[in-house]
Amino acid sequence: MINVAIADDHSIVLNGLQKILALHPDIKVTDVYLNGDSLLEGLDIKQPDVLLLDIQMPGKNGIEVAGIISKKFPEVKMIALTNVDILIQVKKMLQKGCLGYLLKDASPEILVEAIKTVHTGEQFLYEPLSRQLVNNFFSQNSKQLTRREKEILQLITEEHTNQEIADKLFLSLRTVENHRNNLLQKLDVKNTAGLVKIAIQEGLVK
Amino acid sequence: MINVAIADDHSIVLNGLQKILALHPDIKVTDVYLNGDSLLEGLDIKQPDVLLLDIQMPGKNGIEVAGIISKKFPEVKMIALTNVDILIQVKKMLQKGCLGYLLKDASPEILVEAIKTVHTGEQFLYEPLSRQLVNNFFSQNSKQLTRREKEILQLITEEHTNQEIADKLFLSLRTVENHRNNLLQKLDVKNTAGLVKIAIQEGLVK
DNA sequence: GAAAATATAGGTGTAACTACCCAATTTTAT
DNA sequence: ATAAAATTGGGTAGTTACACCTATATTTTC
Repeated sequence: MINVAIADDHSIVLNGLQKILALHPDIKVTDVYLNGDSLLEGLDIKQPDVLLLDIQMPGKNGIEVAGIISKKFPEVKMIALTNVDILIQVKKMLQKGCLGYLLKDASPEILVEAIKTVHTGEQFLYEPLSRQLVNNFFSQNSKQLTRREKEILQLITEEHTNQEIADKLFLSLRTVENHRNNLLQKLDVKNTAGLVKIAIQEGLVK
Repeated sequence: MINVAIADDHSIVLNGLQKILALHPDIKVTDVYLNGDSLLEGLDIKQPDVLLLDIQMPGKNGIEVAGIISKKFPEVKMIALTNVDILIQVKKMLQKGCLGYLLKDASPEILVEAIKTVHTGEQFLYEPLSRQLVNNFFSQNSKQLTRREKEILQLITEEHTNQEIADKLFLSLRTVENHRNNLLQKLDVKNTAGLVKIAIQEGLVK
């Protein structure tokens, strides 16, 4: 019997997971939480074997919560849940100690398989994501932006010109131009449009 | 007693909605469908009072399906369901005859309220969305892009230069430049970065 | 403490974008 | 049929971005 807890701010998802898991005799949903804070409180009292953890939650989000839990309760196996497959978030969650990663469009079978897999201590990555992770691994080194580059990328996305960015950061125009060129090369895009697209999909800006 | 059908390709959501609605004695979930095609087949046999319709579905998506249903079965009250609040999609669904619009983070209470409201023939718009719609209404006229402008905006977002766009569309460079300038003015942004951001948030590109 | 990575900034040149004009033609809507 | 809107393209000019180099501090990392 695997004791499972769920944390998700969407009632619909919460109920859906409960209903699906209720059909399986060897899985028992012991607790549900609507946000990160109540989850942390609940874990102080009792810990499940497996925790399904939503990434986007009001208050403390899944990434913060996962970090806390993996330190405090390393025996709890976590599976990250999300409806968007933003690679950078997947990486962060895995880094914080999550054993599994699932998109919310997963089938009931996959869901159950994931729970059983992580319960044994093995890793479970949802197929479409694991493929992306592997692809990303090879181009990873070149995609690692520095602090300054991220800062400048953000300002570019906010429609500032190089000169404006230079003024704002107390830099020479040339310096900003160099950073911008490095960004174009690192991210393998042709112009501002490409930079903005990546900035958005990597979650650097809203 | 309100008969409700649900169409959503996410099993988790489907189960969640069923579980929530099962608690309400005056609502009965009569049918569930995992995609648009099976939904259309099912409706030929029997029609619910209210239909919860996901927008993103494989095969025929919600927008297409809504258009077909509102013509064939105008008595079925539709509520659009989505997890992203892209304004342009909200508009399209309402235009196709949906009476309600809900985000998937809605609470069980809101969900039930929406179903009961549209069942009476009234419109139900999830609060955060209705506010956006009103805000959008006033700036709508200036934001109405023409077919050509959309086409060019898309190519800009795909990192093409004006010259490349001109070649691709068999236009003069000047023409493309003019369209681009008009886009900057209409959308009230300063440069390419602004154009790309709007293109993405309006769902013009992935 | 040495090596690597990052941040800084300069030179030079070209290509691309942005800001204003104006006007003819075609399409769309009334 | 007529007016309005959209599409097309030209003129001129200034600004900004992009490409490709070199080079020196500074910070990180091992």
